[in-house]
Amino acid sequence: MLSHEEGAAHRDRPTMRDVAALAGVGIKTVSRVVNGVSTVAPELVERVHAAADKLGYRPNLTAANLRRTGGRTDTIGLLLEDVSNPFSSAVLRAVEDYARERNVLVLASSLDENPQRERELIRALINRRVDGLIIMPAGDDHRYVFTEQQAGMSFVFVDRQPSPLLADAIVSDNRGGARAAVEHLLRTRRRTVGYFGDDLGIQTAKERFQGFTEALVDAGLRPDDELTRHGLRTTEQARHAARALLAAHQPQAVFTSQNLVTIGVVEALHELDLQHRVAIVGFDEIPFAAALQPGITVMAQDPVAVGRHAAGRLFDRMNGDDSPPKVHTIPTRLIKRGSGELTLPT
Amino acid sequence: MLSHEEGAAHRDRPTMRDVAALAGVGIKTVSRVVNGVSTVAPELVERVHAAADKLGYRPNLTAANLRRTGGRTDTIGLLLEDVSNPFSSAVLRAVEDYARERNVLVLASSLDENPQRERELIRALINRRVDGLIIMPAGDDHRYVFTEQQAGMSFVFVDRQPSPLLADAIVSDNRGGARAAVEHLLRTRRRTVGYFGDDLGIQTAKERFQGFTEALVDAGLRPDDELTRHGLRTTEQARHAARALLAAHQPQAVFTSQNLVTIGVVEALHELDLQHRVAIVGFDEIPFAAALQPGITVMAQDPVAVGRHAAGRLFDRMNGDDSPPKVHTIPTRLIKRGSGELTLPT
DNA sequence: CTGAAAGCGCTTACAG
DNA sequence: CTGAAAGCGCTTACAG
Repeated sequence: MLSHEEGAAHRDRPTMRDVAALAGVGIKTVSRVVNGVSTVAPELVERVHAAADKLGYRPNLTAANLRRTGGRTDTIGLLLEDVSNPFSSAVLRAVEDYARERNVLVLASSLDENPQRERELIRALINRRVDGLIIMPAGDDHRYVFTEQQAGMSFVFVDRQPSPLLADAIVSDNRGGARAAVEHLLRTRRRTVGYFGDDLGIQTAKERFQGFTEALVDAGLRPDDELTRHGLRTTEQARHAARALLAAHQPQAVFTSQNLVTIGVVEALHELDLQHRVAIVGFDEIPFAAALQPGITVMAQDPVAVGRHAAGRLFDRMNGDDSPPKVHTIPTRLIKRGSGELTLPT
Repeated sequence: MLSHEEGAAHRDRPTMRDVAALAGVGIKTVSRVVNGVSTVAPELVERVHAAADKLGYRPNLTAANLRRTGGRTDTIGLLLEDVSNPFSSAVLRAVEDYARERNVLVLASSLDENPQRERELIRALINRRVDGLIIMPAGDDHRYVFTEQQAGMSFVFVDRQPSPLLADAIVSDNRGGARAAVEHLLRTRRRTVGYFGDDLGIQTAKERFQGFTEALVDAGLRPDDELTRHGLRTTEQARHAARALLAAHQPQAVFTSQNLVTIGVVEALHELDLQHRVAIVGFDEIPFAAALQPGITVMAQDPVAVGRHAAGRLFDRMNGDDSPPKVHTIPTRLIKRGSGELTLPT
């Protein structure tokens, strides 16, 4: 057995050469057996398998790919907002399932809305020669995509699109969904609608606020700055903002632009015992929405569809599809559970 | 520029040779610059950087590691029950954060309690030469660990331990936590306690049921088969089981052994309007527990601590620590929110 | 300070 | 059907 350094990560791991020596064949015959090439004499196949088992041989995929034509690593990169966020982790799971059927593994990382981290991680993934990248982007500058595409890297964006459109993007219908959610709220003849949302610098937050505004304008209303809070990033921030706003001005209804914000605002409504008076529809599904009283009406996204479509596009691109980049919009779905259908006290 | 096959994943990507040629230096000088070795003339450093930028050069980390002493890939594998489950994804996030500080990326996959998938994925990860593996195991047969450890692979188990103990394990205090949870329930002088839990074949479910039983026995009670349901894997299964059981026999209190089960049982309690009569404590934290009425008392695990400790042990092992494997138990914490402290109607 | 040669573990291209 | 030589993109070990 070839001897490496002491304490090395893979010290003394047997190589094809070791297997070949023990089986009494050439290294190329071991290679054929390992790769399942059929033109090897059955007796040699047997001997190679015996030797490999005895030594605990494991083929080194990274070495194989170095010379192999096309040079795939059978690994893709997936950059998410936060792998522990329900939306992100559902996307991850869908991508993983699609990739696994094709014997591809997923390197997943969290960006936390940090553009610098986006660049560092993309570089780290490219240096490891992943076969493709799916990105829920934190930054706005995606010029690097162009250079890397030239070098053969495939990209697909999820949740937000790069601008200008340099790569495929799979996004939720943020504007249309938000608009439909607010239209739904207005159907109960409520006229004052509060808004709690994430940082407007985030593309999805901006689109959802646009949809919110459009629905109000269509109804002859307009957003009231006193009933509007942007920049909410956590449940706690949302809860505090909602407590303050609800105590000062009491809107008849509330629209929230993402899951963590919805949770915080709902908590505040319960703390102030307003949950049966102030209607609410949240964008994005939240856990436990049905167990609350009233149940929380949401405009649900479909993260599994987002992930599956993204993986599908990425694998198409990896397999040579070079049609112009397109944006694929995944519809959202209103789930009525009570909080958005409260009847106005007369 | 070296020319590869058409349609290759990394077609025409420039190599060190290309950079060296353009900069008019030897390949080794490029290597020195790329790796930040300081003994290079400033002028050459400049020329190499200029050439690399112009060509869009990206060092190939997998090729570098092939020859590099120790041969690390700066990648670890993490096998979880399901990356989209809140507990698993919190562990993933903690591992990711620990790894990132050390410039290591994480290959994450879901096992879905499938032992065959565990073996396949471990093989796939070893073939990619990850530097170490963190495993939330699905199977019970971990003999492969021994062979692979001999070959230099580092292992750490999370959530469940291998048996016999071949590798470090970071686990929650399942038995003690469950026991304390039930003791807490019994403090309100309730005497009949139902149990809803996962498949008893799962180590953690078994330990939690043990803790449940111990608490009852200590109080001079014993588990009642009619009030006990095992094998619940999803929220829906738990909800249906709870509806049926609560309609037939009405226990004064209920203990649930994991988060999805807790959610289903709580939903059933609300549907039957029993949430203020039947006390409940769930093992593992659930989202929104505070917004419900009553709030849901839980025995919370600490997935972030589990992940952080696991990553810490793994990196110690990867750095040569060869002390005997140990089990590290992470304490659980009772969070009182109302459902576990209901006073008995007199 | 710099670079030519050998090698990492495998596959390709080729000859027998 | 089988294997020796060359090469993948880098680093190591060495000589200048």
